[in-house]
Amino acid sequence: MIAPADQIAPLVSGCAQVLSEKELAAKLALGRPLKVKLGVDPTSPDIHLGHTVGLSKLRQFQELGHEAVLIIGDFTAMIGDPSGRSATRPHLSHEQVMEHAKSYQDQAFKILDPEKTSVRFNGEWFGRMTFQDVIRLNSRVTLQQMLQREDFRGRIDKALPVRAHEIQYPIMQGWDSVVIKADVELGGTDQLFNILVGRDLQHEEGQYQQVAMMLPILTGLDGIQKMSKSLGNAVGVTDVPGEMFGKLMSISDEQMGEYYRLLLQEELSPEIHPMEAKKSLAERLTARFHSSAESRHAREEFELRFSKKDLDAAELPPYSPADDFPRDIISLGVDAFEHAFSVKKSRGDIRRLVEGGSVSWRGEKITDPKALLTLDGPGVLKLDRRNAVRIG
RNA sequence: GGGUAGGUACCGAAGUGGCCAAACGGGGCGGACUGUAAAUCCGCUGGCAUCGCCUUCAGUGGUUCGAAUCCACUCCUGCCCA
Repeated sequence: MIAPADQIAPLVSGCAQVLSEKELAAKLALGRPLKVKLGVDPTSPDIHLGHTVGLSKLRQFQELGHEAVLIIGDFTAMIGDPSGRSATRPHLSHEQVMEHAKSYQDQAFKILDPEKTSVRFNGEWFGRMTFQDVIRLNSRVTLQQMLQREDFRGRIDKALPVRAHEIQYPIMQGWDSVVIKADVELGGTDQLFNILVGRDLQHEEGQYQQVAMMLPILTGLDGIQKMSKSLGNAVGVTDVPGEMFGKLMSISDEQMGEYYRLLLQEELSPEIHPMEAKKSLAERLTARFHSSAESRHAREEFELRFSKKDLDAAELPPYSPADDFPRDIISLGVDAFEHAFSVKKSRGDIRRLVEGGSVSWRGEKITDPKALLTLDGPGVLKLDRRNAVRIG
């Protein structure tokens, strides 16, 4: 094990804020493995690159010999973390949550060492609490404390509802820390409040307070909002190589530095051409969740399709309409989207694509929505910017 | 419980009896330009078809030749008071 004093720098690096470094040093100096907590809410079945920031930090603790405790918030997920939300989250059934939790766990182990991770479901303790217990727990915090949170404040200022159950969330997350006697809690900067509530509750319970380590929040593909599946701006760790590579290529140059720092833990060199830097980023990250062969292949395909625009040589999903299927471009487009990409498009959508000039057959633009294709032999039907199919 | 302001398309927000599938902005999509980047410009943005038809303005009923717009009731939310 590396000497405690030498662990501080690497552990703190990449963190947005640590409360406090001094306490962390003191805890490390105890010379025993620390219990490091990271909570995840299985509100969706898939984890994305944003989640991997915290998981990677947890992994780093593991490698230094500490104990990783992954809390699956099966109970809290039913409430939904109000953090950073401007609206109440929808409720989930426990069944859905448990399904999500399973795949969540599998995906988290792409990063964590399963041998050194203890996974705890918070339904284990919350499910057993009586209403009396809940009241007692609630009496330990004040409403004013809960309302200090800026997202609650913001909603109050904007005259939007804040439901009573939502203020339970920080209390519950904090209680998790008490139950497992956490030494350190990791979380995004938006978790600051929740993690601090954990410290308060631990103090109330006569425990040592956990150190709060806040990691920066990864921005999603839109470059504006935090990465989140429900916002549709996420790169999932289960995305297929081509998709993952392509998504990463679409980030803006401004974001690249952030991705390098948070995901690769290194600084982006200003010497490298932005596009080369982006390809390298995409290739390395894709390789992390797939094989390096698959990643290289994804890059080659990308270059073929989008740089050289050589659709004929690219790997495209096959599509072949039934013999008696109508040959008009609208019908074919709708059908191709449905069969090749499992995307449901209306006839109006396809009409707009055609009229917008994005559809082409064998390299020839089709702009007449009434056009008929003869389909005599193979060819590539391009549908929109990123989707094309091979016919025949 | 009382008072009051509201609920319009993905979001914000106009519209307050016919000219409303519903202004405008944002977002999204497509095109040009590119590095599937950014910026910029242009177009599209309920569904189905040839004029046209169909489903939408919280819900349910009603008034009317005709309703997002008027009336009744219901549901939901904010604010003020208790």
